[in-house]
This record gives sequence, structure tokens and C-alpha cells, in this order.
Amino acid sequence: MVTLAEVAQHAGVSASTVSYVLSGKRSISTTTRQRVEQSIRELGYHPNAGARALASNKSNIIALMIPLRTDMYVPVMMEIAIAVATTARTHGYDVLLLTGEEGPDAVRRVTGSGLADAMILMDVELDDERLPLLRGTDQPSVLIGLPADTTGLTCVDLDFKATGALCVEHLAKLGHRDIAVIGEAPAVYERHTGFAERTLDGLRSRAQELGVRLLHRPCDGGYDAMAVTFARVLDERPGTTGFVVQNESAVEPLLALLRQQGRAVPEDVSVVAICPDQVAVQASVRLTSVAIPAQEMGRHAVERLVAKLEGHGTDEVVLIAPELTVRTSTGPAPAVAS
Amino acid sequence: MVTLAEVAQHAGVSASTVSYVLSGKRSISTTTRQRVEQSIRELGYHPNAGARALASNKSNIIALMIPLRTDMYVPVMMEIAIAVATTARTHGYDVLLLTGEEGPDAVRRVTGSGLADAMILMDVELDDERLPLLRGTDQPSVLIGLPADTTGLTCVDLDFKATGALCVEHLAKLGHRDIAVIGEAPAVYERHTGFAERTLDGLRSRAQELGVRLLHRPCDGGYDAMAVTFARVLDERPGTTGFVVQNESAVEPLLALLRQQGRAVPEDVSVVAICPDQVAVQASVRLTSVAIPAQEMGRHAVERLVAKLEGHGTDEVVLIAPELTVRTSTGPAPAVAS
DNA sequence: AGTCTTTGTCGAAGCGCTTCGACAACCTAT
DNA sequence: ATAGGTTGTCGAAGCGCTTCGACAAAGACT
Repeated sequence: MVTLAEVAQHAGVSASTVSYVLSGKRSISTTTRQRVEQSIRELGYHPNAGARALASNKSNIIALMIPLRTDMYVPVMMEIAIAVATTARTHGYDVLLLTGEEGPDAVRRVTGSGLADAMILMDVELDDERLPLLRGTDQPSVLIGLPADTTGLTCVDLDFKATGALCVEHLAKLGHRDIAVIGEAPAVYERHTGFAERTLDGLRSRAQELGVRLLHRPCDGGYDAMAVTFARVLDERPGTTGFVVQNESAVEPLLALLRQQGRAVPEDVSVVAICPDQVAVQASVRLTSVAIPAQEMGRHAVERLVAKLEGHGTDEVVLIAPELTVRTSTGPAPAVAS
Repeated sequence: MVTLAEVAQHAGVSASTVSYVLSGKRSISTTTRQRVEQSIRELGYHPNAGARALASNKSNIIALMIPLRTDMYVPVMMEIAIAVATTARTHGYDVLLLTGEEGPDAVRRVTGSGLADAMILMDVELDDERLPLLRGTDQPSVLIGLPADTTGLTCVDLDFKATGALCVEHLAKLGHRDIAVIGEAPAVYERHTGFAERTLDGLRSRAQELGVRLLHRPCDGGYDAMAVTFARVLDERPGTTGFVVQNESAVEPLLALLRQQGRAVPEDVSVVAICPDQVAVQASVRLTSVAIPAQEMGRHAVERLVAKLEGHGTDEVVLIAPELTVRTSTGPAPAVAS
């Protein structure tokens, strides 16, 4: 293992000079710099991370806490994680992967040990037990998701309320007066992850403004659960012509059920999904959807965090504006049977 | 930030004593140990990771290199990553998340800087450019996946050849004589990731042994691609009664197409999938499948790695035996039309 | 020519921990 | 009672780096 000292010796300068070449914190003459850089290359020198962390008191590591459960949005989580990792690298940071399993202890451990300089939390609950810890430390952090109280916190999320509103608007504009919302799994609501409620909030208030009838039902993924929910919805509101689906693993089952019942999409029934674009495009019907901008969220989170680490950067809530892409699963509401 | 020295002072012992209490590398009297532990708790002490890494020359971090692309098996990747992270924690390790983006440079950087003590590589290609680096270093590593040449490497993977064989066997035993294999996306074969070829190998050789006709077609995910492939397969082999599907995002499209054609599953056609159990259970037909044991692979990889780090542990290839679970998508081949 | 900056380099201290050798203090066996 | 082991604790060195203050050397002024 090559050390700074060896590089210094090889280049015929002192260790501190090499350090300054590396960090650029003091001016170094061009000739010296080149000599040092040459030596670094020749020797294949890599600064020792531990020593660096010890001396500079920063590790250049960002901790990313992902949820342990895989009951929802797995591809979204993955995409966020990858976006975080790649964006972090462009800023010179590496990413430490923590699972939610350890809970608050992980936060304590990481902040306490100086393992990471900052952290990103995913899957934040409305009243998350990790929040007091974050507020009580000077370690920068960013949440992906929105807790109930955001004071003193930086958060990045899709504007789910606007998302809900957008879905209703789109269907209302097409003439649909009876809309059913296939929500997330009941467990998601019970956990108070917030985004589902916020979506519902947006759906409801816009529906009211536009005079549209709305029926919301949570729904587990898979065919069986969707079949049950579907039957109930039609029973209660036989005139339903528009569906908004938030649980991405209920989308395909819903389409299958509609097909089975002889209801054509989009002629008889329109479907709007809230899901990653890839899912919308790969479905059996190309779905009109509001995308979940996973990459953007990951990127944003890291950039906020880096800004904080560099001193500029304030606590603030970044809500990404939703975008609805019209595909072939929505169309004008059918004329009312007379 | 509380330091070892402060704990020592608080407990009225020397710093080295505290260190030995923490590491257990020398015997400490019960009374002293308790006093130190008490101080640690009272002060909320956490050892500084950088200092520890510098002094002990180990970081207690395992690097996990995940593929950047998300064109296949995203949930599997995610599950492996989570399993790696949780298993690593139980052994006192944290996980550093690297994307494949940096390629071999990431390997150099991590080994060179002592950032991680060991690494796990996913999505290994048959002739991966990172392999020479791994062989040339003394840093332990484990691959998830199988390259062409495994000498000097430790690998963990599902036994895909046996998996292929198992699928054919199952269908053959049910009387199917004409089997179509819906493979991974063409890009996967072009990339030479190996597992797809190994599966095919198993399928083919077993098919030959059992006198079953086999038609293999790569297939992108989604409905459109599957529709094209499906039409071609039926055109070429109209008598096909058994399907083996490896690309999990082609499963649902295939089922839809079969339904559309009025072919009942499993009465007219049997379908075996190679996919995580969750997918098999959530599909529109409960699928007979060979599970991809993501968790087990992640866990195994970490345990091999930890064994190596602790000195025992040898280079070896661990192939996990496939298990076929019979559900409701396979049944006896229909009687031949006379 | 002499003073004042500026620029480039160096030496040394210190970050918080591990670990080695030293050494009292206490047993145990003769 | 004495030599020989244990056992528990300490002091000090050192891991590889950053960073501060010092200080020559060179340039910019009167």
C-alpha cells in the first residue's frame, strides 16, 4: 500500500506539499504539481480513506437508509438508490447502505462514529422516530418523503397532493363523473407513510371542486385482492367510468378484470396510474400516468445534501411537480346509457 | 464527540484498557469492565470509524457493486442488496453501495484506499474486466453470478443449469413434448451474463435426454415484444403445449396472450416461470415456478466473505440447488388431437 | 538599495484509535 | 520462602493524513 510519504519521497518534496497538491488548498508551482502528479500516477497512489477521515474529520460518505420491507415500489426504491449513488459519486462521495432495520440506532451509530458525513432517509413516516435524532444533531440530512412536521428538516418528494388533483382533473375533463381510486395496500395507510394520504387529499379536494364523485379503496397487490376490491367498487358504484390506480401491482390485475368483464379501455373505462414510466409503458395497455420521478428525487436529495455540506444550502421542502402523460388508457367518458 | 480518552478518564482507567474492553483481545477484570461499560453508556460513546480504520487497518465495510442498468430482475437485485446489508450488520459490517458505472476503477479505488475490507460483485459477466483486478489483490471478494473462469474466485449463484433441467423435467413428466422457452431480453445474451446461457444449456441437454422438442426465443419485457415472440413461436411450433419463461416481465403478457387466444392454463397449455416466488404468487394464474433465491444468495455471499476475512474460508463455487414449486399453471399435456 | 508583499514549500503537531512490551500484583508449586 | 507462572493494567509508539505557522525566495514598491 503506497502512502503519501512515499509519493513525497519519490517526487522529492515534503508530505504536506503532496497533500496540498491533492487538496488544492494552497497554491503549488506548476512544476512541482506536475512532478507530484507524475509520482502519484507512477506509484498508483490512493489516499487512505481512514487516515483522511481521521485527520480531516470528514469521511466523504453519505449514508442512505432504505426500507427493509419490499411490499411496495421496489423498483422506485432501487432507482432512487442508484440515482443517489451515481450522483453522490459525481460530488466525490460514496454511499453507505443502511436498512431501516436498525431504526434510530443506525442514526446514532452513524452520526456517533463519524462513519458518514450526512444521511438520506427514505420511507419516512409521518411521525418518524428518527426525526428527533436528526433535529438534535448537526449532521446534515435529507428526507425522501414528507413527515407531518418538517420544521428544521430538508425534504424531497413528489407533490402527491398535486398528483391526485392532476389525475382527477384529467378524468373530469374527459367527462368522467364517477371515479374509483384503487389505493395502496392497507398496510401502507396504517404505517402512515403520508404520501398515500396526500394523494388521497389531492384527489378528494379536486373532485369536490369539480363536482366529481370519488370512491377510494385501499387494495393489496395481486389478482385476488384486486378482484375483491373491484367487485365491491362496481357493486357500490356501478356507474364508475374512471379509475385512478396508485398501487402499481394492482394495475395489471385491474386491466385483466376489465377485459374479462368486457369493458374496453379506454372506450368504456379510463384508467390513470401513478407509477414509474416504465411500468406505464410495459403494461398491456399503454397507460396514461403520472410518473414517479425516482431518479430526480435521488438526484435532488444528494444535491441538497452536498449543498448543506458545503455550507450553503438551507432547510426546505422540495416538492417535485407531477407530470401527467396521456397514453392510450384514457378517453372521453362513454355517453350515459339512456 | 466523545473519545476513547474521555471514556478512560471517566472510568479512571487508561485508554488502552478501554480499547481492550471494547475488543476483548485481552482479559479485563469484571469490575473494571463493568466500570468502563458504564462510562461508555453514560457518555454515549461511539468509536470513531476513521481512527479505528487507520489504527487497525480494517474498515469493517463491505463494498457491494450493483449493476447500473435496470433492465432486468430489479426486485431480485434489491432483495439481494437488502439481504447483504442485513447479514453484513449481523457480522459487524456495513455496506458500501457502488454502482457498476465506474467499472474496474471502482475496484481499484476501493482496494487502494482501504475504504472497504472486501467486496461483493453482482451481475458478473462471463469475461468480466474486473476479475483480473480481484485475482491480483489480496482483498477478499465474492461474486454473485458465475464468470467463465472461476479459478481463484469465490462465487455464489443459483444453479441455473439444474434450473433449466428441472423445468423441462417437470413438463416432460406431465407429458408435454413440445416446449417453448421465452428467454431473457436479447441484450442479456449479448452481454454474456452467463446465467441465461446456463439455463438454456440445462434446458437443452435435459430436453434431448428426455426426447422433448425445445424452441428457445429471447424476448424483451412488455406486451408488444411478447406478442411478436408469441406469434412466431406458434407459427413455428403450433403444437407447443409447454412454456418456460425466464424473463419475468414477459410472464404476464404471455398469460394475457394465451387467454386472448382461448388457450386455458393449465388445461391446454402449461407455464413454468423462473422468477421470485412473490411474482409467481401474484400473477393472474398462480405459477408453477423455480424460485430465484435472492435472499439466500445475498446471505451466502456475505457469509463466505466474512469467513474469508476471518481467515478460514476457501475459494469455491457455491451453486444453490433450484427448487420447483408446483402451483396451478402446469398440468398434464392435453391429449393429442386425432 | 531597502522594505513590504506575495508565493511556494516545509516541519511538526495532532486526529482517535490499536497494539506491543513492560510490569506490578497475585497465585501456585515446590 | 522462593522461583516461576498468570492476570490485569498501563504507557508509548504509530497508523497516514491534514493543517497551521514559519520561513526562504522572489517580486513590487518607494
